[in-house]
Amino acid sequence: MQKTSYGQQSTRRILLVDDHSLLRAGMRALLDDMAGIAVIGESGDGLEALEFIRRDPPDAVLLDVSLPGMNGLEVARYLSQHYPDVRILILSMHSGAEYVARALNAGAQGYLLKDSAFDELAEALKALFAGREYLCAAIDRDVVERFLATGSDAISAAEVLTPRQRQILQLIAEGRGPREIADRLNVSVKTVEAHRAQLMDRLGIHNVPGLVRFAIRIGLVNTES
Amino acid sequence: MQKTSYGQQSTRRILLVDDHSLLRAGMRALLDDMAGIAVIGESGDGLEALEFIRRDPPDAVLLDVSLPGMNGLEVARYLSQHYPDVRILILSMHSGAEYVARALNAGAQGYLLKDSAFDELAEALKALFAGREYLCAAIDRDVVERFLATGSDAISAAEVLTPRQRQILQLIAEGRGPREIADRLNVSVKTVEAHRAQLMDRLGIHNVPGLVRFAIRIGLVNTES
DNA sequence: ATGAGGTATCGGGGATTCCCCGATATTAAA
DNA sequence: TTTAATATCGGGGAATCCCCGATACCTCAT
Repeated sequence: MQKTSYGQQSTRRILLVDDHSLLRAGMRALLDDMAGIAVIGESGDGLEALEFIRRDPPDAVLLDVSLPGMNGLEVARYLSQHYPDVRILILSMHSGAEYVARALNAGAQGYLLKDSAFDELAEALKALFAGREYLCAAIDRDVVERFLATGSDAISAAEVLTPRQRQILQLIAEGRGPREIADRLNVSVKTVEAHRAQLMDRLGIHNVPGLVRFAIRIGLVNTES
Repeated sequence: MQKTSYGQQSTRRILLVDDHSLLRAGMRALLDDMAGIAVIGESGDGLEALEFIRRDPPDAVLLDVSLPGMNGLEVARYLSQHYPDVRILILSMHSGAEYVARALNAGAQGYLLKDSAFDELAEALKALFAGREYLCAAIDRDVVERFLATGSDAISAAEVLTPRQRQILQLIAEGRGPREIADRLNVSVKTVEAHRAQLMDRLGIHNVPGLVRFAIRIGLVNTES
């Protein structure tokens, strides 16, 4: 750290990056009412945001994940590489551990959900400017830790699962019940249930429909099948 | 329900419905700065929104499409049926003609994209209160007209279901159990099970994962949700 | 080599859900 | 007015979900 003086400071300069102009306007209205915060610009596009930062580096960037051209995670990766002093607060709709882990891996210091409480936004900014990380309260840190530990990076959200667990997951998503799965794999129903419980823990998903949606997302099954 | 009298009026009372609390806060901040507009409430849930409206009908509802429990289009359908004086402004991320057509069919008078310009929000509200329709500038009216004329067919797979059945299906696909669904709809668990059984018969799908895949296919829920 | 940790295999047991049966009230259609 | 469809419930048994704990194996590091 060099001049990273995160002590008390006049005003923190923030850049808004989100592809929804209305949402940007809303966030700007919120932040403008916050003491010690100044929104110095906004962008609806990742590349444009990078240009802006090159011209005039802000203290923090409020970054949406889904952006046209260059998505938020790529932007974060670039920033943490070339502008390590710029704090990165990710704004996402997804609470899944794999998303959070990916964001942190990309260099974000904070992760907020779009349906976080307003107070959390202020909280997150305060934490970031104090040099701390901030994860939205609705997120299970332990599960995220496990994702980070295994170094899951790309699409490999499913990489954290063992082959056996993936197999069970697929069978569940295909609509097979525990009885049928047990017979097919020549194991006890109890074993199948144990696998299901373990992979649920690991993914942070605790109901069958959630598993099905996850399995579809990672391409383990499709909606026809 | 009183007269429509969309002439000159003191303040227009608006209800915000969106499942992202931060976005609601932002929109509220924006609308609060608008002359003649008062946000009288917000909700992150379709059913909750309906309750609110029953207690205290607003002049307009700013409605997100994707909502947990009961999605925005169903809410719009209900409102246009039972509260025709309540103006409906849809807020969506999708600019596709089929989405717009569906919204208009459901009874919306306005359709805004989340990346619309801020001015369009004011414009849309003004139009609605003047009794006119408003479509976001980025939308091709002609294409939408064509969809409306031909009576789009892609959705017809779900048309075989009753509104109640679609609602139950959505809740199931979101991962809510019978107990939770029953509580939310103020009916018996047995009723929920009956609906599930009936819609399963009708679709020829006899397991929950299959229902989830179907719900995703017809766009009732998505893999993130 | 010994112990720690992850994986795969089971069981008990209670709460919940699933899935069959039937019943009633209301409404829409024939 | 009969018929059909819809929405609402209940009984009851089978299957499941979900918590607990246990054992065996394998790897890896101390």
